[in-house]
Amino acid sequence: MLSNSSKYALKAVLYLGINSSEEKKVLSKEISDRTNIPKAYLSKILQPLSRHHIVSSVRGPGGGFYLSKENRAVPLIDIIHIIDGDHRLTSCLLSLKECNAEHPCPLHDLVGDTKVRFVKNLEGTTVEDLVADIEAGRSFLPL
Amino acid sequence: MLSNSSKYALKAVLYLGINSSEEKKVLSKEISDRTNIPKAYLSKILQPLSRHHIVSSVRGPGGGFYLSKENRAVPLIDIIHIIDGDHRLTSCLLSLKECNAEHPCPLHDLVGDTKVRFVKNLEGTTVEDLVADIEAGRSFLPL
DNA sequence: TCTTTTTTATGATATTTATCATATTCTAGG
DNA sequence: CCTAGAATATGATAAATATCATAAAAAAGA
Ligand code: FES
Ligand code: FES
Repeated sequence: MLSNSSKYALKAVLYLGINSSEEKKVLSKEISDRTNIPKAYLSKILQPLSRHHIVSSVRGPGGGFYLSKENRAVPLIDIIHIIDGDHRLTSCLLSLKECNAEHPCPLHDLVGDTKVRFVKNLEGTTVEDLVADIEAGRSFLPL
Repeated sequence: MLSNSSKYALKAVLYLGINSSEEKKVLSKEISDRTNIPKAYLSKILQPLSRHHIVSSVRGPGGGFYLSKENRAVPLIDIIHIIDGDHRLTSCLLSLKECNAEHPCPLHDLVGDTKVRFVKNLEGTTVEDLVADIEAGRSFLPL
């Protein structure tokens, strides 16, 4: 459903959501240490996120990664699209060219509605929504 | 969500559900040709299915694969468990040790209920149920 | 301007998954 | 029994993912 890389991306972004701010930047090494994401792999994931303005970064001393106001308003689906592309989530479980209700594969009805709803949720939920959940103790970021 | 191997397994079993019977056995080559599953890969997938009595087989001239009455009553989840093991489907999206509502990860509520329902559906649906759907034109097996 | 700190970029290795190829065993029929 | 047709078992290769390592670029401070 989600690639390992997407999981890491989401974890890293959420970690930044909780622990960073414009004033308090965070080193990739800290993210790596705290989330158990391999350091170099994490770097490779943060790059496209940075390029696409999902996270903010400055280099040099005192630099690091952080989430700006705008970053926090990004819908989760954007993160997944950047890392996994936009086909993985919506593709047919049995690899029909297209997943739609007019020409459904045998599994479509077993999952269809639920998959669509998940995608909708990813579109309608932002990073700050999840950060709020975590900070309110409604959910827990795996560390 | 489902591995490629599971997709192939389901496709192959459904193909047999439609095209085989105790009297009309089907060669693995035919399955491979019709479903575009690579021949040797398919063989490797059919073996554990045969061992676990998901499909029936006889070797030698006139032999092949087919689905018995009992095979048709197998719930879909069994096929997936044999191929993917029983963790892949139920594991946490963000790789918490366990996915449960008491200690949910930030994504849990975006998908949780729906994932549980999908698994329930896989447990409650048998091969013959899906075959009936296909034969009634309610769904389509990718060929 | 030099050094240090950090991200960014690129390439190499390892692991997993998918695919291919070949040898072995079983079974029916002559 | 002998042969041929089939599944079964095992091992080898290829491709995709995940991981590691290193070099380059930018920014800050002395
Ligand atoms: S058509 Fe296969 S999951 Fe929708
Ligand atoms: S706890 Fe992560 S999906 Fe349920």
